[in-house]
Order: sequence, then C-alpha cells, then structure tokens
Amino acid sequence: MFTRSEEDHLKAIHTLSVTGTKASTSAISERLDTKASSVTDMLKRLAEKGLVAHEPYHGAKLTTSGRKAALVLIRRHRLWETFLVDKLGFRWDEVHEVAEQLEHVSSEKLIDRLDAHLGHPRFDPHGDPIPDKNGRMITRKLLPLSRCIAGDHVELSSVRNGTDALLHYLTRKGIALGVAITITATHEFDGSMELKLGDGRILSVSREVAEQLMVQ
Amino acid sequence: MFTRSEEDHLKAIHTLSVTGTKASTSAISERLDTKASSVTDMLKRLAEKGLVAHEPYHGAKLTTSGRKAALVLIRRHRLWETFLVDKLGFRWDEVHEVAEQLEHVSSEKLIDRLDAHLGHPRFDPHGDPIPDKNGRMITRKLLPLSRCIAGDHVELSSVRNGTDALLHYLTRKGIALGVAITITATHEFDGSMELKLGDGRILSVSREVAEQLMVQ
DNA sequence: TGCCATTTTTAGATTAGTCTAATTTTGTTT
DNA sequence: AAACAAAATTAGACTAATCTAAAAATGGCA
Ligand SMILES: [Mn+2]
Ligand SMILES: [Mn+2]
Ligand SMILES: [Mn+2]
Ligand SMILES: [Mn+2]
Repeated sequence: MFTRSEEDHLKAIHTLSVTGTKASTSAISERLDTKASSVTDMLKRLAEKGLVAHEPYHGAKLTTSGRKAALVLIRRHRLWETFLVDKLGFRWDEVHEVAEQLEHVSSEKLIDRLDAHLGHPRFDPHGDPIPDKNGRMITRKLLPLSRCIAGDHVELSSVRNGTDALLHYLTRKGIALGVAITITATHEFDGSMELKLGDGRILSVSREVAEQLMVQ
Repeated sequence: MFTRSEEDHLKAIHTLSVTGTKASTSAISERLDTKASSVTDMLKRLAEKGLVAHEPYHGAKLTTSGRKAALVLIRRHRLWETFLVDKLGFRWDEVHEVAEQLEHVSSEKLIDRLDAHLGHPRFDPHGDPIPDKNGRMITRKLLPLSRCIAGDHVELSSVRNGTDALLHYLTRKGIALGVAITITATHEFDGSMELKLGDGRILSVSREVAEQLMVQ
C-alpha cells in the first residue's frame, strides 16, 4: 500500500499531533533522523495522496485516511513489540528497532492472527495502548510522576518517549510497569523525587526521569 | 546489511544453482519477475560486493560469502513460514508471500529466538530443510513420485516448486506431508498415476503433479 | 564456415528517497 | 516598521532500482 518511508512519516506525524496540533517539518525530521528538506518533499507526496493536509511553512496534519493509515502502523508496531516480549523473551528495551522493521510487513491477516495469538493485548510492553482492528484503543488519564507530591500513592502505567537507554536504566533500578510507588519526598531545587516501591525498596529519581514516568 | 532486492537476487541465484550450475540472467529475471536488464545491473553490483562471480553472458555463481548470505535468507524464510503455520494457524498455501516480506527483517537475535520458540524445526511446512545458525541443514535423498512404479510404498516428504495453487489443490485432495502412498498403477500414455493413501482413499494424479511430489 | 535466433548487455530514461546549499517566509525583537 | 534569526522550501545533485529499446555476443545449424 505505502512505502516504508511514507509509513514512517505518517506515524511520526501522528505521534507528534496526538493533541490535535500540527506537526512541524523540523519536528518530523528530528524524529525520523532526516533533513527538513526531505520531509518537505515527503509532505508534498503525502498531501498529493490525500493523507495529510500540508500548509506550507505551517506544518502538516493527518487527514482522516492518513490517521487511519497511521493507526494501522501503530497497531502493527505495538503488537510486534508485545510478541517480542511475551513470546520471544525480549526485554522491553530491546524491541523498538526490530518492531520498527516488522511494522512494515503488510498483511492484514498476519496482524489479525498475531493479535489473536497474543490474546488481543490492550497495551504494549511500554504501557502504550494498542489500537484494535478499527483503530480504537483505551484512553487513560495519566500524569507524569513529576507532577505528584509527597504522600501520593500511584502505579506506573507507561513510560513516555522511552528511549532504550531509559528503559534499561529503569530495569536496573527494578522499576517495571505496574509497580506501586509512594512519593516520600520531592526536592524543589532540582525536581528530583524520593520514592518507595511496592516491595519496600527506596530510591530517588531525577526530574528528567520523573517526567517520563506516567502514573495512576 | 543488504537491500531487499540484493537479498532476493542472492536467494534466487542460490535456488537456481543448488546443483552447482550457473544461474542465467533470464532464469533469475523470470524467478523475480523483473527484466533481464535489471538482473544484469544487479549482478554487477553483487559482483562488486564480492557476493557473486559474474561471467558476462554466462550467468552468475555465488561466492562463499554470497552463499552464506543466501543461506541466512533461506533460514529466515523457512522459519517464518513455520511460525505462520505452527503458531498462527496459516495453511501451507498461504505463507509464501508473507514470508517473502518477513525474511528481510534483519535481526540475528530475532531469528535465533524465533528458531528456539519453534523448537528448532528441521523442516518447513513444505518439507524443505531449514538451515541452522551455521547454514547446515539435513539433506535427504528424495525422488519425485513420477519416478516410482506400481507397487511402491512411499511417504510424501516435500513439495517441489510448490505454487500456492498446487498446494491448495493437494490440500483439497487430502494430500499432506508425511502421508503414506502406495502406487497402484501408472499410465504410460499420459504419465498419470493411481494412488492409495494411508487412510485407504484412492485417487489419481497427473504427471505434472507427480513430478512435484518428492517422496521416500 | 557463416548465418541467425536467442540471450545478454548497454544506453538512456524514470521514480523514490535522500542530501547540501541557496532562497524565501515567518515571527520576534529592537 | 525594519532587521534579524530561525524554520521551511526550493533548486540541484546523487544513488538504488527499475524499465524500454538498441546493440552485441553466443551457440546451434544449414
Ligand atoms: Mn518503521
Ligand atoms: Mn512501545
Ligand atoms: Mn523476499
Ligand atoms: Mn517453504
């Protein structure tokens, strides 16, 4: 249906515009590690195909069909990540690159069978919701741990923009999805937080980390 | 490592030259459904990279590194086919096209984990041997059913050049890998054969079909 | 031996996807 | 309002992968 590059652009635009805002040329190029001029070219092609609305100098927005296509890609990506972790024993910090390739294999039957094989999972290994066949997925109101205050009891629900390095760091610290967290103290001067985990262990995290941990 | 087109060419050359003969430009182009001139271009590029020995006007042969690369591709292809049938419930006539895409996902870890997940299968759903990590695979001395004579008792071991149409036809006739076959009669004039299957069912197959069924 | 059909290669064009460098637009700041 | 910096687009070039059409080589046969 689409080329690999078209698919990656659609996915990037979708991720950048979950809130409904337009995705800027430079933001897309940064996400895909290409030059802005390459993105401009691709936006023209995608606009031609009716997948995005490109307002020159003001970024791009997915059309209805573009959004539909992007959700198919996100569904594939998250299902493959789930497969790699649940069935092949990969760690959550090892799956992204491989899923980035697998998502481009185009076979509706393959994905639907995979979905069934995995038991129709609702969330991927990073806590991100998996769209169903119709593009629908569970929406949860999560907030970053950094917005919690001392005394709050929360549960880790997803890791935002999880780079492999961050995910690996969390694993080493014993932080996984679903872990119960009690905030014991917050520090104004650097935004770091002291936590007590469900198993009683004590640790502290920097502001940078706390901003990526989505809870409740 | 290689592009999709390079990989498909390497695989085609390997398949054409299992016997040690050179693969001709036109044979490759027919297999890949491209034009001969495109193949000539690609042979130059592969020769440049040291993967094939291209003797202009006389076809191409894989070098040692080319053969190694081709075996990786064949391993991936057959493991994915096995996955699709064993884990996702595809029929043997539905897997080729999807595996043709999946084989290009490059991650050694993925393939080795998949191999383990499947229990290190030795044969794919069509009876073709799966190379191991080192490119080694089981070799069996099979012969086409068409070479058998009345009274022979054999077992179906693999289907040669199995197009999806042939595989589907076999399934409808109740012929699957491993089935016991007794040849009850052969007909000189058209090469067709009368068979009795393990479950007692009687049927006849044309020469064209009998030549594709590898037995013993 | 020399002709000729078939096969293969070469030449030249096209499309997708990318880049660098130059130009244009935007929006903010004096 | 003019100037400027940042962002985006345009222009022009390159590579990979394909094609069609023309030219060249091969190998069998009269
Ligand atoms: Mn991708
Ligand atoms: Mn994920
Ligand atoms: Mn392929
Ligand atoms: Mn097979």
